[in-house]
Formats: sequence, structure tokens, C-alpha cells
Amino acid sequence: MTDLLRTSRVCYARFMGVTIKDVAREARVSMASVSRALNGTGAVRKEIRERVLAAAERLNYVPNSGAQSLMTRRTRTIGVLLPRFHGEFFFELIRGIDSAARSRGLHLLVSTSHNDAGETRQALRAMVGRVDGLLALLPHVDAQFLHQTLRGTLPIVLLSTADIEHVYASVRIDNFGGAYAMVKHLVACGYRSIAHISGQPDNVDTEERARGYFAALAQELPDAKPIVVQGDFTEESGYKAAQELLRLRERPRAIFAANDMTAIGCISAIMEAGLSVPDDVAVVGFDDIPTARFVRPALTTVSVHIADLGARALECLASGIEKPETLSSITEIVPADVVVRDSCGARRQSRGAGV
Amino acid sequence: MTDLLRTSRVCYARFMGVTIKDVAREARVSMASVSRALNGTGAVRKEIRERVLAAAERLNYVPNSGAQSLMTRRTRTIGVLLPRFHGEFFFELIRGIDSAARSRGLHLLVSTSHNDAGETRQALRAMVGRVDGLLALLPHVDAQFLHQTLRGTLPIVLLSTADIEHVYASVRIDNFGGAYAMVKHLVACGYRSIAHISGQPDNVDTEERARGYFAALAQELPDAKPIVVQGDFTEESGYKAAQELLRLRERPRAIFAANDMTAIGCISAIMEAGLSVPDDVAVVGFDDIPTARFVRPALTTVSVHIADLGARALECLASGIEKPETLSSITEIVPADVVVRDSCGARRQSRGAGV
DNA sequence: GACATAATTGAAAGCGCTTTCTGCGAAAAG
DNA sequence: CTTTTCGCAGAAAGCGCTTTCAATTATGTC
Repeated sequence: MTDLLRTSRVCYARFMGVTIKDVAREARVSMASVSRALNGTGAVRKEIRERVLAAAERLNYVPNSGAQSLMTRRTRTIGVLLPRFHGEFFFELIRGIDSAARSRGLHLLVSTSHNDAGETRQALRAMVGRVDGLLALLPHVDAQFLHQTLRGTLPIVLLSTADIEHVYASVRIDNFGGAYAMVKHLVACGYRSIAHISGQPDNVDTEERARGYFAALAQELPDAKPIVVQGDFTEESGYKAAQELLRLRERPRAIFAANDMTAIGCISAIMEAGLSVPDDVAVVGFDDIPTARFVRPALTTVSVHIADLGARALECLASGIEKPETLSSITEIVPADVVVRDSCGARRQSRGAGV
Repeated sequence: MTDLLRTSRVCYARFMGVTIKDVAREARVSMASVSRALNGTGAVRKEIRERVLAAAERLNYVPNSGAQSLMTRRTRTIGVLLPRFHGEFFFELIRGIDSAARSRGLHLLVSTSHNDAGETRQALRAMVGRVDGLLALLPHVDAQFLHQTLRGTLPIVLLSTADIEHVYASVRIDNFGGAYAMVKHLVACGYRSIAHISGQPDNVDTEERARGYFAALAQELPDAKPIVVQGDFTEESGYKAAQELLRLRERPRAIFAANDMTAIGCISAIMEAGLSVPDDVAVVGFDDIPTARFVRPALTTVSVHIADLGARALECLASGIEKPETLSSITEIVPADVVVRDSCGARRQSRGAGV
């Protein structure tokens, strides 16, 4: 009767799956032998193995991974903590992480949008027992917070997160170097007044990029006065910041936006004001998101190989899980280099080069 | 001694976290009371609760979610199966799923790139015991496969996957309607020879979009001969297909690409051939990925509200998990409507309207 | 053929947690 | 003052699995 019911509403009822016990009964062996036969651990007579395999097949047995990892203390899953799931930066990042994870047979448990420390804490706790390690991009959270929230329970690799004391392994972008190189490039293009639209406040990336801007300006253009407008990495903030810059008595000749989306918003504002990019104002970004190629004029930007960054972080974590001693407080810096396209004006003579 | 070691290499050693047993000992109560106090289930005297909370705080106790869900049979996690993690379509989709999941306090376990049935099977099995339900976008897998791989073990919602017998709940795009409307729009623009670059073979979306193309053409332009070139949803395939179409004796006046990336590749090829889009050849896409707005000319396309699609699917699944009886074999179709931008030429008179 | 040795197998002990179920003392009812 | 009820705490039974450990059987040696 019950069986009939089950069969007739297969995709409604949450009837419990068949367990190892059922397989054992079906194969007339012990649970232990089923486990051994299925996992290939320990010695099992050929005949028994076949009987187990057949029984498992017949009953359509699927082991409960949750229970499995409770015993083995291995989940083959990596937790990924991101601040939000928005914008191509994160997409590229997770794509890189995913591809590296896949090639190692690891799953990804993602958790996003932790607006405050409480939510982050919650998310971190929810990971315990479900993952073997953590990959965290938490701009507004410091190592101390992590330390006291999960005191070494889980191996963790930080992605461009503030960790002054170098307690955790981290891989980060060479924000300073990239920004420096970009400003230098703008100077080389001949621009003498270069403004900066900064990123979200209280963010390591924001600070380092701004630092690169100031440093390069001081070095390359000692007489120029830095001009900085606050943004927040969004297209909209770029739009508004550009409007603000255009209202200035002395309009800057070039704008270095803290990221590509900001630069894109910036370009819209400039074009709407009836001006040309790069002829009237040059605009450059940071990140090299896929869209940077498609936008017109194609965006000159700092390529950080976002997907590689994610992949490197995962590799780092994965090997740290295998051999905990390798996961020391190493900080890996991935390089960032200028990609020249059309929005900076460097290619003005060689038009049509496209892409 | 051991403790000293632990402290000094906090992020190396994988010392087991503190368990509910430790908290119980520390608070001088039973494990049962700790559980009750922490979860707020069952009655606990105020004094005991406070003692437990204090002990948990002192020991920095984090419950093991894996063990928890083994008992409760609830993981508060949704499994997401995607064919690959590439392109903005998937990004938008997962963004929608993620935002819906977050607002319901659910986690996401993602699994991608299942190239063959074996891998898919593997991935499906790895989900059992880790998730409460499944969201699957598996173009080359049919309901029968799913049925026999996990026979109703998990509630599942299909995303534009072939499910002829309507065994599973599914939410899909109105591919046919969108394609039909787009071709109709092109006819309304005055084009009389309209080609189609199809998508990846053996894909439901591909087939339905092509079907929409044929139907609209037959209806709106009975005398026109359909021209179809095989693509595979990539930018490159669009590029190549366009070259092929341009070599035709009678060059088509408009091209309906099966998706936006194909259309973008298509535009590149046309421009490289020294022709103008839309003046010489109009190009339109399908999906409305974020980049469609930024590409020049801005892409006329069929908006499928990808993120909404993902969110709807998650809602559907979540409510199906709560009340299994609601998760019948309902098929939800999300509408797809034409978004007119510049690449179709409809706006030629009103230039500069942008974005 | 009797013994030591090796190969298999099953019973049982958990992994860390929740949840009955039982028992206790206190409050309410008689 | 006794009996009934009730609120609360702890013991213990698992969830589905792996993994000792001891028991069993098969194999090899003298």
C-alpha cells in the first residue's frame, strides 16, 4: 500500500532514499562489506563485491554524502564567501574558481551578500561541517574577525582582504602597481591633468588603487594637483562623478576610474555632455571585465586576469587542505597590467584596430 | 603542550572544532539542553539557557551543520546543476537564483560542466544528502535520465530542459514566442531576406528558437526562403556564420542570431567586411545579456529576464520543498519580449537615443 | 593432518547532532 | 495533606555512514 503510493507520486513524496542498510540486506552481507565494496577500501571477495554492486544497482542506491563526510571529515567542497553577486568582476572570479575546483573534483558552496559582520558570521558558521576550506573575499572584514569567528577550524584563503598581520594565506591583485602603471601610461599619452574616481570607501582595493594614483602622479607629474571624486565601483557612481568632474573650472583631460563599471558610467556622462572620449576626455578603468572590449570606445584598462586570480586562490587552498603546513601566511600577488584600447587615446593614429 | 602548539599554528592544524559535548560539559548540563537552548526548541529554564549561551560563547562553539542536517534532514541548501560556467547568460541566471536563495536564507551548491551523462550522474549523486532540492539546467539530459538516477529522492525543478512527459516541474523561456516576435519585428522593419544562425545542436532552446524563426517567416513572409547556418551559441560561431552568410550570392538583409554572443560575433565579422550594421545588414540576438547594451551598435534582442528566470525557478523549488504537493509537473513559461536598440535599424531616424 | 598465517567478514563503536522518552520536583487541584 | 498535572532536564536512541576489532574462514607450512 505504502509502496503503491510511493510509486504513483514519485516526484511529490520525499520518501527517504535507500540506505546502505537496505543494500546490505538485499545483498545478504553486512553494511561494512557494502561500504568496502562500494568504496574499494579494504579487501572484499570478488563474489561479494559483485553481489553488492548488483544489489546497489537494483535498489538504485545513492550514498548520502552528508553522512559520509560526517565520518570521513572530508566534504570535497569549498566554501566561497563573496560580498555580493553582482558585476562581471565576481562572475569572472567565480568562473576561475569554478574551473579550478572542477578539475580537482571539488564542489562549491557559495554564499553572498553579507552586509554586516553579523551576516558574515552567520554565513561562516553555516559553512562549518559542510566544507573543507574557505575562499573569502570580504573587503570590510579583517583577519581578526575571522580569527575569532572560526579560530582555525577551517583552512582559509583570503582574496584581496585586509590582513595586516599576515595571519592567513591570501592572494591579491597588484592594485598599487596596476594603478601606478596606468597613471604612468596616461602621462605618457601626454595628459597633464588626470583625475581619479575612487571606489567604495573602506575597501582595500579602493585604497591601494588610489595610493597608486597618488604615487604615480607625485612621481611623474610633480606639479599636477591630484583630483579625486568618491565613487563606489558602480556604473551609476561613475556617471555622477564624471558629471561632477565636467563641472570643474579646469576640466581634467583624463580620468582614471577605480574600476571598469565606473569608467563605463563615466563615458556615458561625458558623451551625454556632447564631448568625445578620448578626444576631449580620456577615460580608463581597472579590472578588464569582458565588457571592456565591447564598450565603445573600447576601454583601456588594467587587466587583473580575474579568473586566474580565482583559480590561483583555489589552487592555494586545495593544496593547503592536502598539506596544512603549506598553507602558511603566504601572500601571493597577481600582477596587473595595462591593456591599451581606444578610450585612452593612445591609439588615435591607428584607428580601426578594434577589439 | 598540545594547546601551545595549537595556538601557535592556528591556521595550520586541523584540530577538531569544539562539539556540543564540550559545551555541555562546560555548562554542566546535558547535550540535550545545549541543543534546546541554542536552537530555541523545547523549554529551557532561563538560568540554564544563559549558562549554555555563556559556555558556547566562551568556547567559541560553532555547530557542525553537516551533523545537524543528518538529523534534521534539512540542509537549507539548494543544488544548482549547470552545463558550464561560461558566458553572461549563466551568470545572470545564477545571480537571479542567488538573490532569491539569499532572501530565503538558502545556500547554493553549484556544480558545472557535465560533459557527458556519466559526469552528470556523478554530480547528481554527490548532491544527495547535501541539498534539499535541485535546480537543473541540463540541455542534453532528459527527464527519464533524471528519473532513474535519483527516483524522486530530491525535489527538482528543471530549467529549459527537455521534459516531454512533464514529469518534473520546470520553468522555461518562451523561446518560440520570442523568436517569432523578433522575426516579425524584422519584417516590420522592412527586411525581406532574413537569415538565422542557430544555436548548439540537440538543445531545446536552439530548436524552439529555430521553430519560431520558421513559423514567423512562413506566416509573415510566405515567399521568402529560410536561410539557416549552424552555430553553437559562441561569439566565434557567430563570427564564422556571418562570414558564410556574407559570401552568399544574395546576401541576407537581416540576421537573427540564436543568442547575443553569436550576434556580437556576427557584428564583428560584418564590420570587418567593411559593411555597416544595421545599414547593410541588420543583426539581432536573443537573451539580452548585460553586454547587449554596451556593444555598438547596441544590440536589438529578445529579453528573457534571465535573472528573473533563475529567481522564479528557485521560488518554485523552495515552495516545492516546503509543500511537496505544490511541486507537481507544472511548467512555467517566462515571457520573452523584443527590446529594440540600434542593431536592427528600427531607430535609424532617431539616432543617439542610446542605451 | 596439525599448526601458523593471511584473507575476509560482521558486529559494533562512533562522527556531532536532534529528539523522543523517562524521571524528577514543583505547582495546581482535590 | 495527598494526588494530579505540568515544566523542565538528562539518558539514550538514532540519522547514514566508515572503520576499528574481533571472529571467521581460507591458505600455506612443517
